[in-house]
Amino acid sequence: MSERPTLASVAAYARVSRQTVSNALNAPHLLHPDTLSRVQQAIERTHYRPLRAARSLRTSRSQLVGVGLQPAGDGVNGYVLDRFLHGLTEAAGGAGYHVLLFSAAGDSKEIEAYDDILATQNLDAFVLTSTHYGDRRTAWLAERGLPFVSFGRPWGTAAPHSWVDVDGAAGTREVTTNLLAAGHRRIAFVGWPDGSGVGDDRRDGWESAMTTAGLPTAGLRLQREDGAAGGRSAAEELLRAAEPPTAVVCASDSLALGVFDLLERTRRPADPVPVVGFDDTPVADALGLTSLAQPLSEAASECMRLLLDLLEPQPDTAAQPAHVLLAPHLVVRATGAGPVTTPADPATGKGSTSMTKGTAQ
Amino acid sequence: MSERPTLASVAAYARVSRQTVSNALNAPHLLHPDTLSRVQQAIERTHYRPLRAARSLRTSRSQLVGVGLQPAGDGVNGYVLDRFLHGLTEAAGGAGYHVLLFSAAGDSKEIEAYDDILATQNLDAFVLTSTHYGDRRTAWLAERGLPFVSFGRPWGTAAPHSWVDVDGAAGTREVTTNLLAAGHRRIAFVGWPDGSGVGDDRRDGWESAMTTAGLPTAGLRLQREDGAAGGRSAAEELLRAAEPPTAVVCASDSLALGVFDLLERTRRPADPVPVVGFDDTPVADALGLTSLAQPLSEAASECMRLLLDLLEPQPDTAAQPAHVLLAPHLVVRATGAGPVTTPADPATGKGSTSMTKGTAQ
DNA sequence: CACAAGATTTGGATCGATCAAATACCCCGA
DNA sequence: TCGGGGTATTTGATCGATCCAAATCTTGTG
Repeated sequence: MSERPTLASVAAYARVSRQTVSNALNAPHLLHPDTLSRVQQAIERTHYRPLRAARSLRTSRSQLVGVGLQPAGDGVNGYVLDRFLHGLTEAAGGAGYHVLLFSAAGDSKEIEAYDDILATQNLDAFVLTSTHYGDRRTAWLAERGLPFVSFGRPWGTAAPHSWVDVDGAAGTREVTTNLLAAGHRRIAFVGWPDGSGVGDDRRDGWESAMTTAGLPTAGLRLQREDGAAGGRSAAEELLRAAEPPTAVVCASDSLALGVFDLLERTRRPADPVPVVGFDDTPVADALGLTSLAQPLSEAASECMRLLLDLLEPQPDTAAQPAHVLLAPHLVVRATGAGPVTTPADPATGKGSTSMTKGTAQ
Repeated sequence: MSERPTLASVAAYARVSRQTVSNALNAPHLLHPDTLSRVQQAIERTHYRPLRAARSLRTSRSQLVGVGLQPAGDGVNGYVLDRFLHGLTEAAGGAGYHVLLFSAAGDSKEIEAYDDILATQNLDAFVLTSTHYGDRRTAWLAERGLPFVSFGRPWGTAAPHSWVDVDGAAGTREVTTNLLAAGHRRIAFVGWPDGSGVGDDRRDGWESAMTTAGLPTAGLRLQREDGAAGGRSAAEELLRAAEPPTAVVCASDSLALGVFDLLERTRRPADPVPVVGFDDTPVADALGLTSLAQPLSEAASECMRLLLDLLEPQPDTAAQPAHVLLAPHLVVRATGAGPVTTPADPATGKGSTSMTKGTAQ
């Protein structure tokens, strides 16, 4: 029935020129108040919305943010990224942007994908995930002056770009400190093999809490590939020790699950060993594992905020690359760590600032 | 340094008109072979790629497919949809399309989002997920003649649109049949409350296998809200029966986890009760639960295929709405169902056509 | 009352592609 | 030689917005 309204049709309706309508939307301060309200009314009545494609053609901006997806994301890490993606979609929507997906397996493929997509689309910016040592994407984007923000620190390189990340070390330090306060002394850490950035970071938090408390870490730190199998194998090794640990902090929920599972099958149920995971995945929820949750929607909105700083610099805001480091929060469940379960001494660990109970998010 | 090549610049380079270059890309059969190859060479040399925004402005097609995301997707169901999304992104990329995300909580919000996005973007089509009884989205889209495909059947309404779905009943029927062949007689089903389409479908498969085998289902069918807690409570109830079941089929991995967990804590480990979940989530993998996996990347490519039938109808293909129903496949793990674990009689259940071992996908 | 400075508004060109119609070219039969 | 019927290629208009420069209207001032 009714044709899509255009700038011209609205202009005719309001008895002004196209440019005036355009200004009503993009530079209202240029219009006389009376004209402005008349045009706004016309826009309202006709339900006019500018067509992105046309605007994009002229301005070479698209209000689109590109995000590369790993095609076969591994289950657990995939969970975190997918939740982040949901948050990002929402945050972008709030700012008038949309998320454009493309798939890319591995750095070089992702760079090819950037190249490909930039050749045909006017993407305004990119959001990177899963940064790692030797990441080539950031340099590539930076060289070309393309705006981007990464969810994940630039491990290794001191790249001067904006990023948002979650402070894994702070999380493990906090939970370890809680356990210490609850009387635990032999607290193990089951993490990934060295060199993974994220994993090293999470391990550091545990280590610093232990050494700060003047406790030894020798023999308490195990490294396994991610997965329940790794966790079980680590737990076996821990049990073989002369004095097994009384609590275990893990770099992931999968490891935590494995550790928990094996301990539970082996130990007498009388003296539960708190096991703490990371990422608060559905696995943790289902099994009632305590876990450190990343504030993913917050991370996503921070990413979007930093992007907007780059894309639409405000006069008062410095358009410098900025960094945001968010603290994870502890989700305490049945197999609790911290104030809930105590090994012997019921000294209540003082509640941490960012602690929630029950199902996260 | 170098400006982006345009149709005009390539045309100048190849000493032909713009239109000829355009034809080389969109209607090569119109060109003289010599001209064609000359133009193609020019395109190659200049790395020319047509700008989507410009093309879109003229043709009002964008090569974009819209997908609405539930902002706070619940963990497990979220897993399935996210994997589907990854697959869709990849499938779309293969066909020269991209996925555009927008967030929408609930049907009416999603419809608003359609309206909003269509007012400003030239989306070519939508892909819907999580269809359910009383879904208002399909009718809305159909009324407006917008091309779309849903991942999920139109429950309740016999809407004449294209869809792709996974045959849950076939999956539970198959696994139940396997268990029967392995000698089980009392096979329970733990599902969701009636009325959820997907859940009813999964239950039907179990039920039909049981009644086909002439076995009673009374007292063997339990309904619980999704989640491990529901599973545990169901398992408790099952154990209270005079003759507890020897195997349990569940509507989801969360339920299966709960059932498995409680059974394992309660029963003597000598006579394991096979527990089967659905969706093959990381939970199942981590715990070694047998589960029915949805072929999500296949579902995604089928969606894309149906979309392409709608968007770029081939002369030989009828552009009728089409339906695709894919069979899930059984991923057998330690707590196996079917041929692996037998209750007493080692009658080997004949291998199902679509059975894989170990970690899926 | 004329005139410059500033505030508003306008018309035309433009972004980069495709559409539609016009033109150039070619072979063949009347 | 002229015209018909293809085939091959080019020209000009157009999609719907913004950019730019110029036109018009206000207002204050000498």
